[in-house]
Amino acid sequence: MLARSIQSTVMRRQPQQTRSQERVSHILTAAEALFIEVGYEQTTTRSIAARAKVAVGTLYQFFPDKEAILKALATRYFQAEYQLFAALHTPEAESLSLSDYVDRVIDAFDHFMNSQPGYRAVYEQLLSLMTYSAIEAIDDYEYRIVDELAAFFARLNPDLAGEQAQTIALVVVKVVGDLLWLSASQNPEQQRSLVAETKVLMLGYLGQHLGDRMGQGDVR
Amino acid sequence: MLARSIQSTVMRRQPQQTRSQERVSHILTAAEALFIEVGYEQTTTRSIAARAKVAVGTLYQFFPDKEAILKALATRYFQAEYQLFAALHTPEAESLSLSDYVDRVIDAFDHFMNSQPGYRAVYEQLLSLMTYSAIEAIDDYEYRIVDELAAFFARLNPDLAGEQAQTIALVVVKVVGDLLWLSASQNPEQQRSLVAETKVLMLGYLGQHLGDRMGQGDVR
Amino acid sequence: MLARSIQSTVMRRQPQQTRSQERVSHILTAAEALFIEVGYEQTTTRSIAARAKVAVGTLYQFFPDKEAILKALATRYFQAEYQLFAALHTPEAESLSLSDYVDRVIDAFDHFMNSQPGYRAVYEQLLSLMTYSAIEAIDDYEYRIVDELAAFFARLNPDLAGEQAQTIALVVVKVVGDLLWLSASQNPEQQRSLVAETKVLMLGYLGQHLGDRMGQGDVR
Amino acid sequence: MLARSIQSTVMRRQPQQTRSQERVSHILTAAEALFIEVGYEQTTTRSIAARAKVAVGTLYQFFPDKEAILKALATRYFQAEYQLFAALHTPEAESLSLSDYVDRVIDAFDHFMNSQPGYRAVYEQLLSLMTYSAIEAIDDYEYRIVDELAAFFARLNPDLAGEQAQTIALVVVKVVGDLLWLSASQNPEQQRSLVAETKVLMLGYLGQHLGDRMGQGDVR
DNA sequence: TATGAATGAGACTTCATTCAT
DNA sequence: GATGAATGAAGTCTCATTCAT
Repeated sequence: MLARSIQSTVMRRQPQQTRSQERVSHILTAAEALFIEVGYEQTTTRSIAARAKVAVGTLYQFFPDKEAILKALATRYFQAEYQLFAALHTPEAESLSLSDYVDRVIDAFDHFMNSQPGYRAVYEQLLSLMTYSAIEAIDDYEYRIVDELAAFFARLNPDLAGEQAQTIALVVVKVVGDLLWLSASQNPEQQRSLVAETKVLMLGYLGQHLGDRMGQGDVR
Repeated sequence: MLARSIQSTVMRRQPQQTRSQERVSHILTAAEALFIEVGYEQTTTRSIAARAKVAVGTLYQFFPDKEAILKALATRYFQAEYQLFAALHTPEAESLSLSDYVDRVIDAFDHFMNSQPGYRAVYEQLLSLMTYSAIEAIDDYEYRIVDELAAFFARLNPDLAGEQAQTIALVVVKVVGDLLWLSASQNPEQQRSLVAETKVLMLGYLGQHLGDRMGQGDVR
Repeated sequence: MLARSIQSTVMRRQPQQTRSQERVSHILTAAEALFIEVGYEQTTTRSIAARAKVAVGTLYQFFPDKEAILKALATRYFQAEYQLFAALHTPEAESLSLSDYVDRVIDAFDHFMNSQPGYRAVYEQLLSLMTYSAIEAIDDYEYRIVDELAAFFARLNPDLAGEQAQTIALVVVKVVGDLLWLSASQNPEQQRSLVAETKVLMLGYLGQHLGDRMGQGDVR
Repeated sequence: MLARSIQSTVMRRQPQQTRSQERVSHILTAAEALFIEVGYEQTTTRSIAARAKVAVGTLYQFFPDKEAILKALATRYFQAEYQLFAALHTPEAESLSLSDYVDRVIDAFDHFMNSQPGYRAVYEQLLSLMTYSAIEAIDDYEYRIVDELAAFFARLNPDLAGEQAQTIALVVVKVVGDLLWLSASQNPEQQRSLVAETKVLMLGYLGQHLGDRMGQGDVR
């Protein structure tokens, strides 16, 4: 508290990361690495604390229990994923050709997947720890992506009934997620093939549902 | 013969007598139920034994450790899955129309998924316990499905290079598996929609790769 | 039972070892080997039964529990040891020179120790399982050796009070036993040195207590 | 410094603080008592913890496993024994009469044996848990005693070849150890007799090897 | 009488969490 | 707020012993 008031007096701007925020960040980073390396169950709170160079007690000052760390990581991923999704689905995106749209989206998520290696480890652990509805309770980014994607599709093809757009969006999100996750564990060549096939798959599927409704922007 | 090879890999003692075979079956059933309900890690060997109405010691007479139970279940699923696959890919299947082929395969696997509720829980746990190559070591049914499906596609369209057929087969196996798994956890109506969409997805994808090479039986 | 009556009818002599006696013997031999190899606690009743080529249940028909096997082995050793002792302490032994007496006794027990490798493993386990008095209860061969040796010494030197002869005999039994046991685990050369030193030690000790009271039979 | 080397070999965590050192001491004392009372194998880690009034977890914070507790106790004994030995074999000891030397040494070790009742229980268990060379690895105090005693003898009687002095020293260490251990379990009168006989035995033995090479201080 | 599958108490050890310093 | 020693419930697995066949 004293430190704080000194800072606010002396420093011009409150640092973005206060000491505590840094600590939390260190803990999450340490946990992420360990969850990937040895799995959630095999990761001990001690080992997280040790890797984050804090005492276990400190860890428990920020997180009520081990599961909370998992949830916090999940939220971090979901947010990032949603932000990526949102950035790709601005109004302008609607004027892209289907082929360009698919290219952009899949390349972007392919990159995301490879830069967030802990995503799946965390997501899968979350699934086995709690029901799907409990996961929604944590945060609803996942749902928002499906919802907004459904709306995006419905705008392109108004014939799609609400329900149907939802299902299509769910299929797209699931399939792209799974294939990119699969590709992330392959050798570079196989990875490229899988990403290419994912595009073929999506192009065919969305072609059937959206037809030539998308803009002819810059067809390949 | 198949049963024998499972046991020699995974089990401690061959259940020679009917009584014992029943016990093993009870143990596996109990384990399956618990893995689904609370997850593999949360399931204790005591609870499996209790549910199977045997003593823990009995359980350990058949399985060297907890992981072996998981492997035995996995083998059971993989075998069943392979047998289903093989039954659907007899030479006669090649003369079906693409639409009929997709219908049959997806309906069959949809039914399989719903009748084997533990499949995914087991498979996912297996993935987090061991490397993919270690899973192959348990048995290679998974690989065989991808390989034989690739060969099936290559017979229909000889233009598909070996590598490409493999990738396509992998995509099909993965995507169908994931979507049907997803559908299994939905309400009946959503389930039907998802299964229908899965067919649309596959029809579009295989249509691109196989064209009209399949029999013209009763094209839609 | 049928087999028995046939035998008694057909065979001239009842075989020294009936089927059961052979089984007991096999079990004891198996147990002895395992106690030496891995120790008493590490030896399981199953492993004993397996090595003896009988079922565990059969083992329990002859021995009420694991400890009883240990006791039976101990009795076997103690008897053999006592018989060796007795054979060396006939009336004629009293007319040997001290040097010859010591030579004979130590060489004989040295040979015994090397031919009964399980003796100590069993004896030491016995000590840690029960009190010394409980061991006496099992059998009193050990005591008889000390007692008879004391009497032997007292006959040679009547000046030795009863108590003192007992103590001397105890010292001799203990020291010879321990040094020969130690020598048994050494390389051949060290073994010879230790046996030689044991003789020097005993010769000096008994010389002090028995003086030249022993016969001059065939001095070296 | 000595204490440190024990711990770094055997213990998990250095007890930094007085509080912790006391805890370790309590644990060792509790273990010692139980090893004597019921034997090493029969002693459970829970019972040690309970007797030491700590939680099992605390015990495992200092010792990686049950065996480590045994080793720590052994090291404690070996150190104390070596220190006693060293204190008795200063240069001045060489000028004592043989009789005085034997008196001092045996009285000192007799006292040691009675004040360290767990010594043998621990030592014997150690022997059955590991090879002799593995015990050396724990610490080499035992060997040092034999070596230094051999050197002591060789200084008094340079005629003793290196090998022979070693064997004599080994015999002395073994025999004195065994007889005093035996005496420790006898009633007071028998105990006195055994100690007296041990002196007679050693005096006779060393007289033969060292003759009158020792100082004539106050020969009996 | 022989068998060996079944039993289940109990051993060792781990680790999420607390709380005195 | 930070620390990390202490806690003890709970997990996996073993093995002496029993008893139905």
